[in-house]
Amino acid sequence: MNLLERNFPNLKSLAVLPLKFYRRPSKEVARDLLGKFILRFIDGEDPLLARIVETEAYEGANDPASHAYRGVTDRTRPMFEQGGVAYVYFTYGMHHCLNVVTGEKGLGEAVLLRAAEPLGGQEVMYRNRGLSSRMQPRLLLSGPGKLCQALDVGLDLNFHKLNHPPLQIMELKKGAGIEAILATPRIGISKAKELPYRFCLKDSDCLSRRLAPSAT
DNA sequence: CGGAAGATCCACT
DNA sequence: GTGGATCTTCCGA
Repeated sequence: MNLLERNFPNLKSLAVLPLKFYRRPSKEVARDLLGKFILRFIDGEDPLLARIVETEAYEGANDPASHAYRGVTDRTRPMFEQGGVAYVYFTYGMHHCLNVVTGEKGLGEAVLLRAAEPLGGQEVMYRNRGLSSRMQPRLLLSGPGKLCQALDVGLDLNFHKLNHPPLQIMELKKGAGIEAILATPRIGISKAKELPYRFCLKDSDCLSRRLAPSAT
């Protein structure tokens, strides 16, 4: 029995999300990705599994906060693919961020995966993050840069279709209860700050930032 | 071709 | 809460 099976015995009850799931507006996909599962395969390691707890929607030409706002460039080309592929970018000179492209080809919409809860392969995540395994598991994936570091997501996964290895997003075969979802403003941007395009699982303690106390 | 900003994270006060 | 690390991207001149 490997780490994954020990920590998440229900793996067999997971099914790959069909690409059709992503071919909708980013705001809908961002909300619906909460509670879904990231499954990451790395050669020679146990599979990594995490549950998505925080996302942000970015639109195309109409969203000044979106990388796609200025149109197609070398960096943003993946965003303009048909929904269902990964858009990975490098930022602040040291971090990667993982997005899921949504909508139809040419729109430039995507959803940023901001935080997740580790469910399997934590040993590998601790190692990738350079953290002692005595540290809190919540430190592993609670931010878009941390998530990529822990899951070893880099530019090699740019354009990767998310319905097959080595990186795929899964759902429960038989819909289990989903926790309360909260919409709040996006983080770390200066434009269109007021739009509630960030979605969180309300009761998660693995978010990149605490929710306001008023959000009860 | 220069410069500023950036969908971040960490250490420090 | 603030500032530094670090470097790519994009815009304006």
